[in-house]
Amino acid sequence: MEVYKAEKKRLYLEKHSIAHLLSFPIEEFIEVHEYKRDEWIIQEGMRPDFLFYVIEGKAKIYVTHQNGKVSLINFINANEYIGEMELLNDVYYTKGIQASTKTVCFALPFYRYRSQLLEDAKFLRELTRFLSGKATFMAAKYSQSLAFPLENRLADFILQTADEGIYKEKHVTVCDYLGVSYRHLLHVLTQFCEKGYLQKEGRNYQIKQFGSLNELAGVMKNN
Amino acid sequence: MEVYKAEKKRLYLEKHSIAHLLSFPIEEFIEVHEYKRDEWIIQEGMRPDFLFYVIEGKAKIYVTHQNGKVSLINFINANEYIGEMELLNDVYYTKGIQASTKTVCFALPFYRYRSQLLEDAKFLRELTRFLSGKATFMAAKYSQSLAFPLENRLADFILQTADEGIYKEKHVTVCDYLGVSYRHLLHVLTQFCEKGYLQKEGRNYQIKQFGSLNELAGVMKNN
DNA sequence: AAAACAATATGAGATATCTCATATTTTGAG
DNA sequence: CTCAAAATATGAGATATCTCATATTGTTTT
Repeated sequence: MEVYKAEKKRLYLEKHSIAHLLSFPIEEFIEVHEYKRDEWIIQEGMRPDFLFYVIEGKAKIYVTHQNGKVSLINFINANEYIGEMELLNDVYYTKGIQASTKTVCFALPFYRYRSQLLEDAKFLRELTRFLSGKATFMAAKYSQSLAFPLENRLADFILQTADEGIYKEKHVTVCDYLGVSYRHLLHVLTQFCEKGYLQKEGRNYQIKQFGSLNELAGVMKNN
Repeated sequence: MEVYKAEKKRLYLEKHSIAHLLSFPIEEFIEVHEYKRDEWIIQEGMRPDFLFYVIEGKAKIYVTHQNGKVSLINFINANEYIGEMELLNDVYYTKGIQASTKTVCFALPFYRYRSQLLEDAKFLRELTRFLSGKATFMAAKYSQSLAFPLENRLADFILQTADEGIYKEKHVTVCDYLGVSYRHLLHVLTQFCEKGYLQKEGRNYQIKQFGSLNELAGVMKNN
């Protein structure tokens, strides 16, 4: 983890103003942190000392169960918060947060800003929107995971993560995210290939039938 | 649905003050609604016109999937909000909310109070805590549903809902909540009886081995 | 009280998903 | 460049869970 100083810090603060997120100045005690790919931003079970706001990069929220299974609960992208649960709740089991690409965040020390933040309507309104989105998203994922087999959830995931028609996520990560075994994921991917939805190209998969995948993903959406 | 008027309304407002939830008076336009058991407080897909705050009773959040499966996403209890998602988000798929007992709530009309509420730090702080709890709870349920078989989740549910050692939830409701088929639920309940954890008594089940159930439920908890 | 409906029950076969074993390939650290 | 660790692959048998069919009982509605 690297803490940006002086000029480098000033540059980031200037370029990525967060004035619209709060109504008081935070320049004085804010820090700018950079985490490398795979580095842990927060260790599971350890309360953080900062409220983070992600400027660039992407991170993953992990929780480890007693039976050894690991769940990738969700991804965190730019313009999202990390550590907001700990800011709000004195008692909370802290999940692990791992950078999945180089990630730069603003870090506001709790000890300095906590009470001010909790009084600031502008900040709270933003946070409230963020949390409502998070709760809604988790509820959707939850009910979908129970109501649909992997086939549908994987189709959705492929469409969401594919870049220019090429799907190339790591199987291991996807297993944790969709909550299925490695074996089963491979099995369904093979089926998709056999049905002609995908075509394997080395490590990647090329989407051949958007329509079919869309249909599989579509049945999960209401509205 | 019944709207309390005059004296009856005054009584409720007096007895269940919500002054600690906001910093401005709402007596003038607030309504007090009573819903009967099984009545729909909000219809799925239809935006509500009120922010509700539950005073007494219990309700259920339902969503219907295209494949016909119904998920009982969560229960709502006294001192919780209903309609907060719609207050915050202009675009949101509204879930169905059904009273599972007689339920009384305060109803704040959006058109009257929305902007005031969104400016009020006290209200927002409370809502933020509520939402963070909701998001955390859904995340936990989600990851547990993927990481553990019904056996564990059912043990947890039985312990949480049993009253004086007697479990008597409706199977149909539990299926929707735990996301399993009726058949499978019965199957696992039968196993619990065979193993001596429970003992069937007519429609109810008496808990015989708290220890065993606790163990099954316990492996899902971190912290 | 009869009819219609919701909830409980149980059997049996199908399918989704898991575990374990083992082999090959790729990647990162020294 | 080498070795160990991580990621990919594949087979085969086990288990969790589902679907469908059908019966019984309890609860509303007429």
